Amino acid sequence: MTIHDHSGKERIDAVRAFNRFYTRQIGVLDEVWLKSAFSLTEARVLYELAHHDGLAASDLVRDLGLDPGYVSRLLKKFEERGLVDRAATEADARRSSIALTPAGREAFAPLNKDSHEQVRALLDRLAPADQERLVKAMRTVQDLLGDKPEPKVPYILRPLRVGDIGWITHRQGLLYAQNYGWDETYEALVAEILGEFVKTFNPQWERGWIAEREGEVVGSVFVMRKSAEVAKLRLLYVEPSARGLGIGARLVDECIGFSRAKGYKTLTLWTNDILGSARRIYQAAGFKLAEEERHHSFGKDLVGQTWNLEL
Amino acid sequence: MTIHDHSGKERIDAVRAFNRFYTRQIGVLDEVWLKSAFSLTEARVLYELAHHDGLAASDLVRDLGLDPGYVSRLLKKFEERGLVDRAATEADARRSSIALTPAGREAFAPLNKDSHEQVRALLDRLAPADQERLVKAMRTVQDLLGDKPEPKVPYILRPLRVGDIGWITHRQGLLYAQNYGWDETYEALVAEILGEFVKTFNPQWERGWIAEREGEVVGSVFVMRKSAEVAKLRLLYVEPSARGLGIGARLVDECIGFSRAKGYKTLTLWTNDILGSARRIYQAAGFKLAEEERHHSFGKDLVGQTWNLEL
DNA sequence: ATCAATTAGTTGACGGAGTCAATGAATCGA
DNA sequence: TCGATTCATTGACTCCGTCAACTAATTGAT
Repeated sequence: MTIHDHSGKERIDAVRAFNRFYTRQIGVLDEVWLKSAFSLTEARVLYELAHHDGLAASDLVRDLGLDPGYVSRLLKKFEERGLVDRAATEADARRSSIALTPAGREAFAPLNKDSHEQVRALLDRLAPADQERLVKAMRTVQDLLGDKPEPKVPYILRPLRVGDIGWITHRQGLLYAQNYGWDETYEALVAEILGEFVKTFNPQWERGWIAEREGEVVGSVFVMRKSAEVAKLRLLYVEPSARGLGIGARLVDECIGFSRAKGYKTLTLWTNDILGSARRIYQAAGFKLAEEERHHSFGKDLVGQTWNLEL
Repeated sequence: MTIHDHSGKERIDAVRAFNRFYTRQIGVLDEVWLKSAFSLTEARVLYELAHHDGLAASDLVRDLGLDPGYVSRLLKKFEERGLVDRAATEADARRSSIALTPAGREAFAPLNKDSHEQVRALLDRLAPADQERLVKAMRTVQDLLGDKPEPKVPYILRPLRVGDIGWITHRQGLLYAQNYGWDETYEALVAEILGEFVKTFNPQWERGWIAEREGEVVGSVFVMRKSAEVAKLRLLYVEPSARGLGIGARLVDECIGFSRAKGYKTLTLWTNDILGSARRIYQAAGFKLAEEERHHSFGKDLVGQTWNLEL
C-alpha cells in the first residue's frame, strides 16, 4: 500500500514494458498450438466455435480481429475436413451459422487439454496465494482495458461484514490525507469510532451501510444512537472513482429512512466546511446548518459544522 | 474486497481467458507498427537495439524468442539499409556486437513515438486512479510470471504511515475470520487499539513497525506502554503469503530491542493458544508463559495466554 | 417502393514472415 | 586434444495473412 506518484510518462513506459513482456509470454504459450495440426489462428477459431454456439463468420472476424477472406478460406478447409457444419440462418440469408461437428470437437479436445495443462504448469510454479494475486491482477487489467459494459446495477448497498471497518478506516485515512492534508489522527479517529460502533452495536438503534460496486467497497455511512431522540449520521464517504452515481445521496437517504422508522426525532451530523460535495448532499436532503465552530484537528485549522434534520 | 474462492480449474480458465484477451489486445496495439515500414518483429528488434548496447544476434534470439536464421537475415537487411553496425567482438570471434547507427535511431524514433502516443491514448481513457490500478496490476502479473530475481531485500521495516492502521485492521479482521472463525468484534478490537495508539502516541515510549515487501504491507507489530516498567507487544501479524521469511521473528526482535533501549524491565504480551506459529516465535525469542485463562471472545471459546520476557 | 449504402461472405493473386535443416567456424570442457 | 556446444549464416520452402475485386442480401433514407 504505497502511494506511487507516476508521471504520465512512467505509466506509459510501464504499460509498454508490460506489452513487450506479454508479447513474449504469449509467444511461449502459443508454442503449444504449433505442435498441433492447427495454426495459432485456427486454434483460436476452434476455441471460439467450441465455446459459443451459432457464430457467423463475421463474428469471428470481429472477435478475433482477423481478415474476412482468411476466415472464409479457413472455414472452408474446416468444412472439407468435416470439422464444422455451416447452416444458413433464416433471418439473414447472407450469414451462416457455424458449429463444430462431433469430429470437430474431437479434434479440438486435445488442443484444449494441452493448453489447459500448460497453464496449470505455469500456475503450479506459484504459491496458491500468488496464483490468486495473479488471477486478480489479470482480471483488473482485463476490466480496465476491456469494453466495460456499464454494470446494470451500478452499485448495491449491503450491511457490514468482517473486514469492512478496517477497509473504510484505511481508505478514509488515505483520502483525507491526500486531498486535505489531514494527518494520521483522522484515521485514528475513524478507527476508534468504528471499533466502538461494532463493539457496542445494537441493531435496534444503529446501522451501517456499505456501497459496493463490482465487488469493491465504494462508499459507506453509519447511523449511531446519540440519545433516545437523536440519531447521528457519521462517516459518510464515497470513493472518488464512484462519484456522480448518486451513491452519497442514496446513503444519506437510507440513514434518514432508518432514523424515521426507528422513531428518532432528529438526525444530526458533524462535518467540516471544506467538504463541499458532502455539504451539498446534506443540504439537498433537507439538513439545516445549526452551528459552526473553529477547531484545530488532524493537523489543520478547520471549521466544524453541525447540521440537523428534523424527522 | 470480496473473498474469491478459486478452484484450480477456475484459476486456469481465468488465466486462459486473460491470454485470449491480451492476444487480441496486443493485436490491436501492434497495428501501429503495420503502418510503418517495419514488421512487428523488426520493430521489436529495433526496440531492443535502441535500449540495450552491445547486443549480439543470439541475445535477440533468446530475449525475443525468434528463429536464429530469421534474425540473421533481418540484421543483414538492416545493415544493408544502413540502420545497424555490426562489429566482431574481441572476446569471441563468432559473436558480433550490434548497434543502431544514427540513421537507425532516426528510423526508430517515429515508431517509438507512435507507440508511445498510442499507449497514452489508451491510458487517457481511464481515470488517473484507474491508470494507477492498471499499472500496478500489470506489474503484479509481470513480477509473478517473470523470472523473479528474488528481491534482494525480501522485506523492509518502516514506521507507520497514514492508511496503515486501517489496512492492518482490515487484514487482521479478515485473516482471523477466515482462519479461526472469529467474528467482527475482533476487527473492532484491533480498530480501537490502533486508534487509541495513534491518538495517544508517544514516540518516547511506544512504536509500531510495518513490514513491507515490494510495496505491499505484509506484517506489523506494536510496542505500547503499559507502565513505567512494563512494555506490551501487541498485534503481531504476518501475511500468509509472506511467511517463512523470518518476518515475524524479526518484528519481535525489534520490539525486544526497542523495549530494552527504552529501559523497560519487562516485555509482556497476550495471545491465544490456537495461534501456534506466533507462540513458536515468542518461545524462540525467550518469552515465558506466565498465565493462562479461558475466555469467550470474538464468538469463540478461547484460551488466552500471557507471556513475559524479562529484559 | 426504390435505390444507394452497408454488411456478409467468397475468391484470386500475392508477398514475405517465419520455419527447418544443413553447414562452417569458434569456443568450451573433460 | 577431441567431441560437444554455441554463434551465425544460408538455401529452400511453407503457408499465414493481406489486399482488392466481386456477388448477394439487407438496411435505411426519401
